[in-house]
Amino acid sequence: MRPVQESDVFHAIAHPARRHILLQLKAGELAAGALAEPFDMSLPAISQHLRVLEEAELVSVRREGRSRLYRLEPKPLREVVGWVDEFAKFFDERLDALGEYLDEKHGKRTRRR
Amino acid sequence: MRPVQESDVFHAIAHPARRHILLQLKAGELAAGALAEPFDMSLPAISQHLRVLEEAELVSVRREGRSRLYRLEPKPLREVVGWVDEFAKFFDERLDALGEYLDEKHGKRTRRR
DNA sequence: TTGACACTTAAGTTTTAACTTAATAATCAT
DNA sequence: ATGATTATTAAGTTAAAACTTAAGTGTCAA
Repeated sequence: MRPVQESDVFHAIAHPARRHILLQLKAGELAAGALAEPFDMSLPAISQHLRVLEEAELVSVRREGRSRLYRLEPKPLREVVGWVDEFAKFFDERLDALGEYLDEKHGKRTRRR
Repeated sequence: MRPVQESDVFHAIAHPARRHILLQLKAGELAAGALAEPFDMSLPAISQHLRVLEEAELVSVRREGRSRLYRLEPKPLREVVGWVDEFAKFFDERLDALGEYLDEKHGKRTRRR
């Protein structure tokens, strides 16, 4: 099918590092360096992840001295919410039966009374 | 960071074809062939996408004659819901101001009164 | 104006993903 | 048994993603 485009929100949140960055930004604006700290990854790598997030418009940046402060832009996440919401009724309807089915399938045998 | 593993739900829903397959399965069980039809893609390609969805436990399969019927398994989508819900409060708090900011940024100038 | 700081951009490598065609497997109908 | 149907698995190609190190760009402080 069509190639996954860079600006795709679903693609942007597919990577755990990028998801973690977004979580960090819940606390407020943060500099690139601060965002990079929890990761065992080079600064350029983080910079590139930030670029992906920026292109997906999940973050915005502003300069502050020599730092760049990143800010969370939650709007595009609505697309994700909208998509998963399509499945909302299935969470209610089938989930209990489903739970048992999956347990069975994976050999976590259900205690019989 | 750690490589994106195959079983990751976020990775599974990152591809538009896979998202579309899941939507198709909302209607009920469907054979691989039926699922493949809307796509301009070879059958093996779809089969591989189905494998990714299966590994993420977003679908289950059963044989029915020579068909394989795929069924939606919504459970793992809870992880996605859980994650985006972390940002719920930002949708309420900042979204109006944000909307204007983004419009400005992209030159969709706001009508001034 | 020089040097340290906080980054980004460039360039190149390695890994993973996404396809293709060809071959194989299971089921069914004759 | 043979052949058609429905699909998967194998094998190989191409493209995209995720990193690395090295070089470059502003900003600040002395």
